[in-house]
Amino acid sequence: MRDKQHLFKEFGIRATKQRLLVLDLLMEEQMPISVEQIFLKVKAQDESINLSTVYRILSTFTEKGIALKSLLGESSVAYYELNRMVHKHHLICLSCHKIMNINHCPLENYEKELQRTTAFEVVSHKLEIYGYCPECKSKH
Amino acid sequence: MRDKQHLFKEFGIRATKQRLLVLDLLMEEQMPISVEQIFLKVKAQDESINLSTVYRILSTFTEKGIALKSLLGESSVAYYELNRMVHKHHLICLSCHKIMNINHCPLENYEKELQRTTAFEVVSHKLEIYGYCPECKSKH
DNA sequence: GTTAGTGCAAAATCTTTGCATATTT
DNA sequence: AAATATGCAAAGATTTTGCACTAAC
Repeated sequence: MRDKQHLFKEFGIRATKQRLLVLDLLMEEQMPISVEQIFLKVKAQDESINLSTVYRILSTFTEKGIALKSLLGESSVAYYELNRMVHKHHLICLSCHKIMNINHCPLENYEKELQRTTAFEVVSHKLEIYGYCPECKSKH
Repeated sequence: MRDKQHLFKEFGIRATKQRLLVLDLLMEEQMPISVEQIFLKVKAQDESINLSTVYRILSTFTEKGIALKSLLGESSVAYYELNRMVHKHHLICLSCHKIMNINHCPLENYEKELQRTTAFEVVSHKLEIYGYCPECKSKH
């Protein structure tokens, strides 16, 4: 508990019960999770928490670099995950919408090449791979 | 004009004035464009067109594979572009939000490898690269 | 003439904001 | 005590839908 308090202090934000709940949840989750899901899971721990608080917390976390925001698939709802400072990507199943991690990033060398050939200064990239997970594949 | 009529017929949808306007616009545009921008540009040609019609047309085009939908950056508004059947990606400038095309895709071999190592059947991927374009880079 | 598509208005969904109250420092 | 964060309710923004009317086939 002490270390989380400290983490918040480092980022210059107050250690509230609600922020601790959201942080704990993100630490448990291994995958990006939607705001709705975050809200429901946190609400199970603290009935009184409000959706707008969750939005504000996630937006603060994203600004501070504690969390990462992304938009997966065509769904237009925001997903968040803890910023583990490890560069990774996801495999997303088009059938069951399961998300799997890929730890290796195939783009490191490519970005350097791109930088040379286009004079564009590459800062980051977003890569998601879509397909069918082993279980769904066998159902087809 | 004849060929566009024919295109719509092939897809089993009617060749309406509104669809022709949206298709023409997407053919002119070299980059993904937001629904709002599409609506305004089309409205300049036909004052009476309605935003919901544009949404419906874009959604039909996407279902039929005539257009591609994507969400760029963190912005949560949908962008559309003509499906030119050429696999490509975009460079997006974090400063001026300009979008540039990359024609080469660095992931073809990687996808095959991934398929072997994860048993996930890869269908497609989404890759966008963020950074600073040459003009903005020199301003910093 | 029938079917599909459009315009309009209203609803639905997701996200943000103003303000009084409560909590943290 | 002062500053910050929360809850609630209301508003914003984006997208979708029901329905009567219109255009395409």
